[in-house]
Parts: sequence; C-alpha cells; structure tokens
Amino acid sequence: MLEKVYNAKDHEDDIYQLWEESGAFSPKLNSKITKGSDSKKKVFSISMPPPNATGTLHLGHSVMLALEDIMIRFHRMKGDSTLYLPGTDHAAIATQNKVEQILEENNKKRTDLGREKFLEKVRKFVADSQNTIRNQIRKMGTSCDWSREKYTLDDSLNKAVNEFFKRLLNDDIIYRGDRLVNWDPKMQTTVADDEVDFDESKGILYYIQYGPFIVATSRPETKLGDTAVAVNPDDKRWKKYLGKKVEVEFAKGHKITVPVIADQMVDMKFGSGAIGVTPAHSLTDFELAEKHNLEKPQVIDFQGKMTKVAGPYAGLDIFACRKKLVKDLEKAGRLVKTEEYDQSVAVNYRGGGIIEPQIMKQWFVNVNKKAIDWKGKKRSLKEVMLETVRSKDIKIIPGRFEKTYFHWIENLRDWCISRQIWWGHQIPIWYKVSKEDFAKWQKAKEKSSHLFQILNITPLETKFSETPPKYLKHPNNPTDPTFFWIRDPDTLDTWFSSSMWTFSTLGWPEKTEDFKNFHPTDVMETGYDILFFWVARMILASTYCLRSSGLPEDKCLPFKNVYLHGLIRDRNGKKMSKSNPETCIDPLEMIEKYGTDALRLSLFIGATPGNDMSLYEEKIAGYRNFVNKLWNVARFALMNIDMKKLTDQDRNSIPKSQTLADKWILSKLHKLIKNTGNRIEKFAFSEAAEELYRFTWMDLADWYLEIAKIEKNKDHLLYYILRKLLKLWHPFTPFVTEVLWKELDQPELLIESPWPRSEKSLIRPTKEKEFSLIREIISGIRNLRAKAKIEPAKRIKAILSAGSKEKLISENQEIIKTLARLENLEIHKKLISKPAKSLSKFLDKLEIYLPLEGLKDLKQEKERLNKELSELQCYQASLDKKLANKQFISNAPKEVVEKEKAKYTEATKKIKKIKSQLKNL
RNA sequence: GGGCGCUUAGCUCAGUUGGUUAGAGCGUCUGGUUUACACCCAGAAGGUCGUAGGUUCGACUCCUACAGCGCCCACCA
Repeated sequence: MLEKVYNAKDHEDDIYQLWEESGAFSPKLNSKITKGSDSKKKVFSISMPPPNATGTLHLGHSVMLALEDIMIRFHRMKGDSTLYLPGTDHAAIATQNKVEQILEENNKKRTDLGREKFLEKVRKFVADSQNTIRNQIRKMGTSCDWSREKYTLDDSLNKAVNEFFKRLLNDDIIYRGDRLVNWDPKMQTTVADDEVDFDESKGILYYIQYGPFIVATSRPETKLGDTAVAVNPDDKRWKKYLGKKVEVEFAKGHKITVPVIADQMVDMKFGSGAIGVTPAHSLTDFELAEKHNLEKPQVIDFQGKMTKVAGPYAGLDIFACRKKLVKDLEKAGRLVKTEEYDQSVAVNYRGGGIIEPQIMKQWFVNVNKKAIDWKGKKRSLKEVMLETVRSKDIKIIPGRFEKTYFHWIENLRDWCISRQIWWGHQIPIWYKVSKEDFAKWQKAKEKSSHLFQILNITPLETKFSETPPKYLKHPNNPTDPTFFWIRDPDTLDTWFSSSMWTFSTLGWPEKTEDFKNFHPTDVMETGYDILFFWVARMILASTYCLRSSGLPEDKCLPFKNVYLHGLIRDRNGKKMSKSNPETCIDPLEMIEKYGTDALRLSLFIGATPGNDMSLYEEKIAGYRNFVNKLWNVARFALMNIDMKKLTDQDRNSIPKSQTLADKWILSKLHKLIKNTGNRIEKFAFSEAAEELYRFTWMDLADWYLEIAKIEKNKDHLLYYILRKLLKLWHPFTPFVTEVLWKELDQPELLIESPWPRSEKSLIRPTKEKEFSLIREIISGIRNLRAKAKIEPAKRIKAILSAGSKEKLISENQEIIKTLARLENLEIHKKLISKPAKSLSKFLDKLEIYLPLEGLKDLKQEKERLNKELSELQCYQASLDKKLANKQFISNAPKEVVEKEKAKYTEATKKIKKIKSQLKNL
C-alpha cells in the first residue's frame, strides 16, 4: 500500500542509484547503428554544456539539466542509442579569480606562491567543486553517462587543444601580433572583447587648449603622449593646418609636436572638431594610427602608471596624473572648460578591473583567412560560421536569434586567444632565448609572466611543441647550454578549449567509435547569453578541426540544433543573483523541500524558448501538488487493480473498452501519446507537459476515476492507462514515475521501457463529443445546485428533455445521478414543458430541469435567466451582423459561414426557450 | 545610434499558418470530513488582449507609428 502523500525525499536517491547501477545511462549500441544508412538513423546525443568547476550549480544549470534530460529520456525510451555526455569546464579566469579571492582573504597573492604552488591550490579547489557539481547533477535526476564524463583539462582534451592550435598555426591562421587589447591592470591579463562590460557612469569632459585647437577629452592624461591631431577633411576651420605640424604645450614645460591629419572619422560637431590621437590606448586612435602610419608610444604602463612619455608626470597613477594635470592646465590657462557627461567605463566582467587598452604581443586567430574547404569553396572561419547557420544545417531555436548571430559574426574581429593567467591550457609554444634573457626570466617568472612587454625578452626562435624541446646544447658542454627554451607562459582563452567540447569529449583527434557514432550531436541546449561566447566558437572549432581531418561537411557540425532557453528571474523580473538572498532560489533547497520532479516542472512549464521566466517558491509548491496528484491517481488505480487477476496477456494488450467513458478516456489517452512525442520532438516542452497535466488532473482524476468508482471492474483499463501515463510522464518527472512503476510488477525499469505507440483506431472524436455532453449535463446540474444553494449532500430530482440524445443519456444515467447527486433522473425523449417550481438550464440539444419543492423565491432564478438572456442576445446580434454582411458570405470560406449560421440558429433557439421559461416563472 | 523581445484576468504566463462567446496555474470569493489525494473536491467572480491608425468579409494574431519595461550590439575624442 502506497503512502497517502508522496515524499520525494524518501525515494529519489535510491531511484537514482538504481538507474546508475542498471547501466541505463550508457547508450546501447545495437547493430543497426554501426551498419548505418539503410534504416532510419537511430542515434541521439547531447553534450552537456560543462558547468564551470568553480562552485555550485544555480537555477540556470537546473533548467538546462531538466530540458536536456527530457529529450534524453524520451529518445532512450524510443529505443534510440542515446548518449548524454557530462563534464565540467576549468573556466580559466573565473576559477583563477575565485582562488585568488580566497588567497586574498588570507592576505596572500598568487605571486607569493608562485606558479606551481598556486596551480596546486586551484586544482584542489576544482576537485572539490567538481564533486559538489556531480552531486547536484545527480540530484536533478540527470540521466547522463558518467562513464564518459570529461573535464576540459583532461589529458585527452588537452591533446585535442594542442592539435587544434598546431593545425591553426600550420595553416597560418594563428599569429602573434602587436595589437590593441583589453588589458586589465588589476588581474594583469588581457581579456577578449566580449569579456568586457561597460559600466555607465558620470564623467567629466575636459576642453583643453591644444596648440591652435581645442580638444575635448575625458582622459586628459593620455593626451600627453599623442602622436597626431585629427580633424575632418571637410572642416573649413582647420584646413590651413592640414599636413603641417603643430606644437602643443601642456604644463610644466611638457610639449609635444604633432602632425595635423585629416580623417572622415572625426565628427565636426563634437567638441571643437579636433581630436588628439593616442594610438596606444584607444581603439579608434589605434586604427587611425595604422591608417596614417603614426608612432604608437605607450603612455600608460601595465600597472596603470604613466610612462616616461608623460614627461614630468611619469610614474604617477592614472587618476593622480589626471588630477594633477588638470590642475596644472588650469593654472596655465589652458583648461578652456569642463562639462559633465555620461560615459561608459570598460571593465573586466570577471573581476571588475578597469580596462586599459594596450598594445601587446598576443596570439590571435585570424577569422578572415580563407582556410576551410566548405561546400566546394575555400572559406574563412567567419564565412563558415555564417554559412552553416544560413543554410539551416544548424538551426537556432527560436529563430530570431539567427539575426543577432549573423550580426555578431559579421562584425567579428580576430580572436585574441592568449591570457596572462596561470590557470588553463598553457600555450604550446617555446621560445629560444639567450642565456642572458633566460636568466632574466628565471628571476622574474614567478612575479611577472609578460615576456615581451615587461621583461623585454627577444626570442631567437619560436617553435610549436607539446613537450619541452631538447636544449640546443653545446655538444661538449651539456651543463652550460648556450641557449635555452622557455615555454610561452600564457594560457589559452577558456573558450578555446570549450569550443571543442562536442568532439574533444568523444576522443578527437583519435578516430574513436564514440566519435563515429555520436557526432554531430543532435541538440545544443544552452542559455541565450552564451550564444556568442560559446555556441559560435563551437561552430568555428568543429568545422575547422573536423574538416581539416578530412571529414565530410555534415560530420563536421558540432550540432544540428541549438535550443536557447531563457534566464530565470525572480518574481519581480529581476535577475537572480547570489548577492540578493531574498529572491535567490537555491535548487538544492527546493529539491529538499518539494522534490526534484516538482522543481523540474516549475523550470520549463510556462516558458518559451529564448524568453526569460520568473520563478518563485509558490510555483514550485504548485507542481509539488501536482506530483502528489499523479501519485494519488496511481494509488487509487493500484488499490482497485487486483494484480492476480491480470493475466500476462492482459498486461500486454489493449483493454476492451466497455462504456462510453472507457472509449472516451482511451481516445484522449492515445491523442495524448501522439501529441506528447510530437511536441518533445518540436522542442515544445511546455506545451507537452501542460497537455499531460490537464489530462492527468482534469480528465483522468476529476472524471474518469470518479466514473470508475461507479462503473467498477476496470482492472485491466486502469492498469493499461496507468502504465501509459507513467511512461508519458517519465521524461518530465522521472523519479515519481519510476517509483510507481515498481508497483506494477514490471520486468524492466521505466527508464528503459519502450515509449508508447499511439493507436489511431482508438482515437474516436464522436465518442469524445458524446462524453462531453454527459459532462456538460453534470456540470450544468452542479451549477444550478450551487446557484440555488442546495445543500451539497442532498439528493434531488432532475428532469431531462433529451430529444435525440435520449439513448446516450439513459446509458450513462448512473454516472449523471451519482456525480450530480440525484436521487431520481427522468429522461424524456419528447420536448416537455417546464415543470412547475423548477430551475432550468439549456444546453445545445437538451434541457435540464430541477424541480424544487422548497423553491419559494423565484427572484434569483429570474435574474439569472435574464442575465443569460441578455448575454445571448448580444451574442446573437453580433452573429446577425456578421451574417448580414454580403462580403462575409461571399469571401469567407464555406465552412466558416456554415459554422456561423449554425451558431445563429442555436442561439435563436436558446433565446426562445429562455423567453418562454421567463413567462412561465 | 542599430537591433531584438515583452506589454493578454489581481499575479505568473499560454494563445500554433488571421475564423466558436480569448485559456491555464496561483490568488480571491461561496460551499464541502463524497473511504486516491485538504499537497483535496464542487461552484463562481474576474479581461473593450499597451495606445492610435491601417490591411481584411473578419485582427489577440498581419502592417505602420507611438508609449512603457527589459535585453543585446556598437560608439562615446
């Protein structure tokens, strides 16, 4: 006997263990797959987007796990060879940042430890959070294949990363160059363009006398090292200076002499129409400098201090310099005016340091070089990224994100992949350096890792190698080599390795069975916020790497579909963040309180792809209630089924339906089977679950089970319905369904049981219609009773004028009598006149009367009828207007016109009846 | 500056290619110890679908403009 209430906590861990031990999570590779093409390909695979190994999972992860697991369980039950591959990401900057924060709490810095010791600490931290994460993934009921779990720093993945790097290098796509990068002086690293956030803030615009010009700037300190002043070529005011040099005096005798250049980029209307060009610390200025061949001196160093170029201001911190300079300029009468204005400050989105653009030697991936053979043409990485989505080889759901994707790719610049942090894949490049440079490096390497800019080391040779190249030793003196090899101390952008996730996890570059079987993956399910960070780069890496391995195009895609879910917000529509514990929901706490199944439902019902959704505890509690309902539906069925009476044949056959209700519920059930599968395949998860929810609660529990109590002897039917129902729910609520399944004496686990098939012959619309009528009669009587305030328990008499439906109603009168609490039901075939002192209700083809002995006050009934009458008359009038419109009659499709006409006749009939009732009252 | 999304019942949201009197959950109100479930049952109230135009026989649905909210991208001398 099942407990009265489903307590998720008592079952979930056991069930998960049962699944895990059964081996159900690993794909069953049957011969069909390896043979391949002839029959429908029955493989389904998803790579789990690897959570960052930096702590705990949040609701965003829960949504992802829930949605992916729905698809996975569905396909597994359909008999597909299904792989769900889990893993974690080393999350370079994020993790390093976290560990540095921990160190900071103990007043330590990473440089105090040195590279190796620091990395040891990070590794330990990561191992801990990986364990936490694995646990949480299990708690969500995720049916992923743990035997194939991967981590971005695994040896095999590391190998893949190096291979990717090597190929890019050989194809001349990777290059090392002096480019303007986003430098974070706080974390001492560069960050990618899309890792930069802009903070809105109030700033001051300074207007400075700049030779003959007035230049407006928010950063006067950078002007100290300008190499040109630019004006618009059409600006008549400054024409006479074009091509000449001007002397600009700041203060304290600091002077510069700069050429006047002309460029369309300059806006004549802004400020005085002249800008000072600072190539080393501004992207637009850098581009100007490239175009006009200007020098690019560094004005601000990597620590955020002024360089020698700043003359008397050298050595000052940026902000101190600004303050001092402005004061000096003011004294010298060169500060024309100041203005407040809104500016956005670039900050590192991890860690929050203020970005200072700097020119540095960095590794880049050239996205414009024609490098991939794709569909008969040599194309650049950028072009292939566009082409795969344009051609719909990769579909993005919802489609509107394709537009933003294209826009982003079209404006993509070369990808800076080197990072000056320690945690990550170290760049597999070695530099041959002199003995002197090597000594410099030895001394400084634990403090600063910037070989070229800070240590000023000049490599004599650059070489790709995964392992240390042999020393180029003097043959006679091995202990005193003339040259040394230093490995590039930088690490790779974290997205470099995660871009390979779909195939590096399957063993690439080795030719593995897994890769052959499961790539490309079917769906990439992730949040829209990392469409650019990750999804786009996966397309880049996959097409490039796999195409260069000689695979055909369709094998080279990382996935066929991208499903983007929205972000979870709190009830006020605000982003949930840990800093606001008031509204921040911890998935584990919710699981503890309401069960995983309830949490899962709350995360996707009512959500549409790409749209954010809000979540709050009551919602989860609501789905807990539903899960309990499902439990009790089963409980009721199990109490009524005599398992011993069920033969093996019964168990595996479709029950013969006897009554109208039986036929109705089977029809509904089979329609449901059909729709559920279709909807999951179409990624309409919310719709699928909503329909299941309505069927379970409103059709099955509220009606069919009540009827089963009346009609009795439904062992076989209840057994059959319950079995199908548990299967249908299983992808959505895996735990409760598996617990209940055990009660059905099944030879296999539900997780591995086959998905039900929809039987067309059982879908019978006429039976559904007939049953609806019975339902309407019962609701109608209940409604009248409630309005007349008849005691709920009191059994009363009802009279039906049933016309052609007489037989149907007679056959189902027991149901009507019990559910509407009647002691007596008279059914008339002929129209009868309204019995005295009775309430009445009109359905389409029949009339209901409740004769009431004690009915004295007819006022209420009169009011009710009058209200109904006026509503109907309004309705009739609108139909009348429609039908009187000749254009409607001639233009609208015939069926629509017919329908409207029928509605009109119905309404007219009802009005007539109500009118006569009102007269009789 | 460019783009995208949202605006439907008190709240959170559905509403498939235009065609029944616009739906659900929660909440509210009225009643209820009907032996599966009070995490329940029965019944009810509640919406001129953001505003203004347009297309159409017909608009919640398509088009245009506007407003409010939110997001993304770019720029910011």
